[in-house]
Formats: sequence, C-alpha cells, structure tokens
Amino acid sequence: MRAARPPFPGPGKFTPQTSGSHDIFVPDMTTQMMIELIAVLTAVRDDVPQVMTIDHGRLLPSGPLESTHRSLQAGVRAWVERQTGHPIGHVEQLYTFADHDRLLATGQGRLIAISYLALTRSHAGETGWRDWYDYFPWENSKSDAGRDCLAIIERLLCRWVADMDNAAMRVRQWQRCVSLFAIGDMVAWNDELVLQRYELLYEAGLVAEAGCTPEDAVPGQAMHHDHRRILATGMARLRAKIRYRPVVFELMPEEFTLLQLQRVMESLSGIHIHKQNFRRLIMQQQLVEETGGIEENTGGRPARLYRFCGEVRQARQFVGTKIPLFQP
Amino acid sequence: MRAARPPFPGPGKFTPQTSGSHDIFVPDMTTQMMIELIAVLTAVRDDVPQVMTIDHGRLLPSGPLESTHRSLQAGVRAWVERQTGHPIGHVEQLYTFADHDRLLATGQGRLIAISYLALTRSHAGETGWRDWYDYFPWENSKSDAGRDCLAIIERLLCRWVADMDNAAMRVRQWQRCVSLFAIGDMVAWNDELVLQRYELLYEAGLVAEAGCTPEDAVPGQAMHHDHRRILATGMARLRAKIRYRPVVFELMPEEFTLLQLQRVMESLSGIHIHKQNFRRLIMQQQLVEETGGIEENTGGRPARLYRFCGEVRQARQFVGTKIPLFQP
DNA sequence: ACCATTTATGCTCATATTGAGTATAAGCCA
DNA sequence: TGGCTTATACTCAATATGAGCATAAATGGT
Repeated sequence: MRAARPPFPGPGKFTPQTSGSHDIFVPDMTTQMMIELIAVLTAVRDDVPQVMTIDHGRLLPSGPLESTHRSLQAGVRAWVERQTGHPIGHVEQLYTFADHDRLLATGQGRLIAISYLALTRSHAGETGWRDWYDYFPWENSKSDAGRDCLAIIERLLCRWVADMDNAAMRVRQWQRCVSLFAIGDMVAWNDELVLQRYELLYEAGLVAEAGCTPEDAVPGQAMHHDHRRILATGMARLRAKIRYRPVVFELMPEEFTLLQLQRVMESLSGIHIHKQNFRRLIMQQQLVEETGGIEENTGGRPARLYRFCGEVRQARQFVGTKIPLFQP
Repeated sequence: MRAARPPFPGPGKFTPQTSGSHDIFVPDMTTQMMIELIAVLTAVRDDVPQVMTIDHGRLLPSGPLESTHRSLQAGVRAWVERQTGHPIGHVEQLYTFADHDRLLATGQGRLIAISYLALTRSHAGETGWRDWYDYFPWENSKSDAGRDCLAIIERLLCRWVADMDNAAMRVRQWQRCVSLFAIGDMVAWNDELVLQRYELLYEAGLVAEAGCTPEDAVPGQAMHHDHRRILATGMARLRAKIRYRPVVFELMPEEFTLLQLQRVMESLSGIHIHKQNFRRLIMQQQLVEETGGIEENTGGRPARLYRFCGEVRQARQFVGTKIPLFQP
C-alpha cells in the first residue's frame, strides 16, 4: 500500500545526519504511554464479508505493542495469530488515535491505538468470524433486511432532528441525514461513507456505544470500546480501495468464475453490479486470465474459471482498477 | 476527512460495557514509549507549493506528544504553532510508524511517529517555508529543471541495475524503474507515486539519507531522519486527494480566477491541464460561484473572480470532485 | 489608429467510456 | 420436450473526455 513502511532492503542503512538536539528525545516521565494494536481482519465466505472477532464478537483482535515486536505490522500479526490462530496476508494501516475514554491502570496514562486492515482468504470452520452486517445491517443496502433497517433509521433520525431546539441546527442536521443515508433519493447512496453514517448515529444517540438503551438503538450488534467505529473505518477503506486497486483478489480463492468475483464485490460494497458490464470491464483490463478449467455447479451453463494475473502485472506496478459500482 | 476522529459532540458519552479483562491495560514497564508528532504543513505561494520547515529546512515541525495535549491533533497544532508561529487549518493524519533508527535516550525505548498533513492559506513573509521541489526536483515534471533531473535519475538507475549480479533481479528492478519514472514512455507518468519513487531512489542508494556521498546522490535537498520520506507521503496524499475532494480550496485565497486555480492544481500535481476543459469541469460541478469582481492584472483580458461555494454544498456533504489531470 | 501579444471565454467535434438492454448458448430438471 | 438457470456475445444510446478553433477584451509598441 502506498503509505506502507517496509523494512528497508536497500543497500544503505539509514544514517541520521546529526545536527544539534533533534535526534535525542527525553521521554516525558509524567505520562505513561501505551500502544495498542487493533486489526480489522476481513474475509469473504459464501459471498458474505466477515470480520474476525474475539470475546463473542464484542472485540476486534488487539493487544499492546511489546518490546519483542520487531515492527508495528509484526505486532499486529503476532496478536491476531495468538488470539485467533489465523495467519494473515495483506495488511495496511488504517488510523491512529488517542482513546480518551480508556486510560491506563495507573489512572494518568495514555492509550494510543493503531488500527490495521488485514485481508485473508481461507478460513474453514474457524471460530470468531462474524458477518459485517451483523454490526452494520444498514450498510447492506442490497438486502431486504438492510432496506428495513434503513426505514427504521430514517424514522429515528427524523425524530432526533425534530426534537432539536434550534431551527438552523434542525435544517443542517437533517441535510446531513439526507445526504448520508440517501433519504428520499435526493442524493445517491454512497457506499464509502460507512464511518460518517456510524458517527451520525452515535451523535444521535442511536447506537448502544453512545449509552442509549437497547430499545432506543438502531438494529445492529454493538462492540466494546470503540471497536465498532474501527470496524466502520476498515469497511470504508476496503469499499473505497476495491474501486481502484485490485485488492479483491486477496479475498478470492485461487480460481474463480466471473460471477463469483462479482458477488464478492457486491457483498463488500452492498451495491448491485450490472453483470455484462462488469465482465466487460474486468476482461478489458486484463486483470484475470483463463485457467482453462470449468466450473460445473453454476445452476446453469458451466462457467470458465479465471485466476488473477497480478503477478505478471505487478511488474508494471501500481495498476489502477476500475469496477463498475453504481447505484441500484 | 473520512478517518478523522473529531471530539464527539454527540449527546451520549462513551460508556464502555465492561466484560472481563479487556478494558484495563497493564503497561509494559520494560519498554519506554515515546510518541512524536510530525506535520507536513503545506501552502502555495506564487504558484509554488511549499512546506514549513525548521532547522534550516532540514526538519519538519515536530515534537513529542505531551500530557497537556488534549488530543493528537491538538498536539500537532501546538507544536507547529510553537515552532513556526503559524496557525494551521485543515489537518489530516498521514501515517504512523515505529522509527527503528532512533531509540530513546535510555537506549531501550521505542519511538512512535505519527505524521499529519496540514493545509493553510496565507503566509506573508514568514520564515521556514521551502519549495516542495527543492526536496523533490524530479517530481516537478512540468519544469525544465524537473526534466533535467529525471534524465540524471534515468542514467543513475540504469547504472544501478546494470551492476546487479542476479539477472532476474536486474529485469525486475528495471521494470520497477521504468514504471515508476515512466522511462521510455512505456508507461504514463503517475504523479501520485511520490513515495514509491523516493523509496526506489533510497534503495538504489541515490539519496543522501541512504548514506551515499553527495556526488553520488540525485539532485534534491536531503532532510534529517526520515523527514523527507514523510514529506513524500504528504505530497502523495495531497496529489491523490485533490483529484476527488475539493481540498485545493484550502490553499486558495478567498477570491481567485479560474486560471489561478488551475495553476495551483498544476503546481501541486506537476502536470499540465488543458485550460478549456479544466474550466468546463469546474463550472459544471458548481464548485465555485462568481463573486462579481474582476481581476484586472491578468496580462490580457480581465478575468472573473470566483469563490468556493463549499459552505452551501457542505450540506449535501462529501462531494466528489473531478479534476482533469492528464499527461502532457 | 493599427498591430502583435496576452489571457479569457464560448463552442465544436471526434473518440472513449458507461449504463442498459437484446440475443444466443449451454447446462439442469420435471 | 419445455421451462428454468447461468454464461457469454453484441448492440445502442447517453455521457464524459481530450483536443482544438474562434472570438473577446485587455496591454503595449509603432
């Protein structure tokens, strides 16, 4: 990924050109720092995007950065594998933040959380995997359940706005609701705004994490701390990324049909894709090549099998990808 | 910005739903952590993108996270304003990494650096501002100096590859050079790969930070530690972002002509834009509105003045922006 | 006054991309 | 066989995009 910091395999070792007081830091002993690493580990199973969790689906795999970790990424890998037994593939950093609401045991420490998005393929019969849309049912705008959930949200947001004192505020916040949740088809649904939608619901007090009672909350399972927010960040990043980088293939098996590929894209984005146009775009970009194999169990005419030919194209690196993700 | 974590102004306070041992952390006392905040503060002056520096252009504004900082962003703002006297506007997080090459004074500590991109408008006569392209002359592919620099780089990379033992490695690395620096017009120049190009030069030992002698280095001023790499990350982010979000306007004065806007886009991306098409796209997206004013000193026919009308459009938030940035 | 020069602005045109639909192929099952 | 499913090939209209032409309105020089 663009901002990744790989271990530098290059010839020269980094030699700081000392000049004064800039290269030695004196730690601030009054504050105890703690670094927590958190992973949004995602896979797709039976056309359903899933996330790895611990603690009965209430926490993302996470743990403190330890002195034995050679790097931040290594720390993430270590924690995920220790807690879930699942080795991970592609990893990229999401976001770093100071968690105001969790201090250290000493009471005056500071917790810094660094979150990562990780992608992986296989996970036959492992525990801990949960559907994305158990936590964010409204994001699955393709499904009936998603549409129902959106109808509920629309009503609740409407009430939230109506209860405001300030008229200008009412207008502004309703505008926000309309544009984020595509209420009344004034604006098209934007699948990438996962985090913004969650934040709006949080501000409106419609999620359990905001301290409301379960009856007042919107459908969707809550998580501990701000882990659902971090999951939202990961979902948003992945939805944005599959549009212009060939990351979907990290989630696909070695061989797949074009419809299988399309189904994965659709389930990740929660959006319908026009089948013929999808094939056209994938083919003309030469992202895949035929394996020669045939998938028989399609329920209809057998389909050709393809594989990602990124290894060849990795040479002329940093390929763009265009996926026809449009509105239903 | 999508991943930003604003202070939550919502009704409910975050109330963790305790369940076992997951909300209290016991700090790892064997490792001393230190958080450093680093800013890539960018402005545009006379159609030249600039970055705020300290220490005679050798360091980006930075400093440790202190217990008095209410948040990470607040810490960044505090350090930049303390070191440069310049208040900053738009801020977004870039990347977090563990700096292997700088340990704490104790010798066994760990330095975590969190970098930010910040944008600002005015800076009349302040010190510390340096041109982007003093550090990355090859990224200014629009200018003659940039083209000369690229010619030099091409020669040096060619020699670097030729000196390799392994034939397969030679092919692979030359492929990488060709695609990143658009050698021989096999591939189009991609203005967003600032970081990847810097990393390639680093691996090739062609930048001072990699420990080479000044004679062996490619043109362009070096910085201390990995600050030039962080600058590259910021440049890449900004170049990517101006294509789909209206962030350019953070760098523009209140009123501007369309040519001024185009010049800023061109200087940020280092790419030429077709004037008429640029106007067409900006106008049809209704990103700007006429102020009624006229700019007389154009050197030709006077030009209409415009202002960003994002405040209105902020309502239907998260507008996309398309800018016609293509190759020369 | 006339001209070259500069920038601003409006408009055309060929081509590429995209959304949507039609048509046919090839499997299954009753 | 007909009816269902999915696969795959093609067509067509609407847009979007890259490139250029033409005219407008300022400057300065002769």
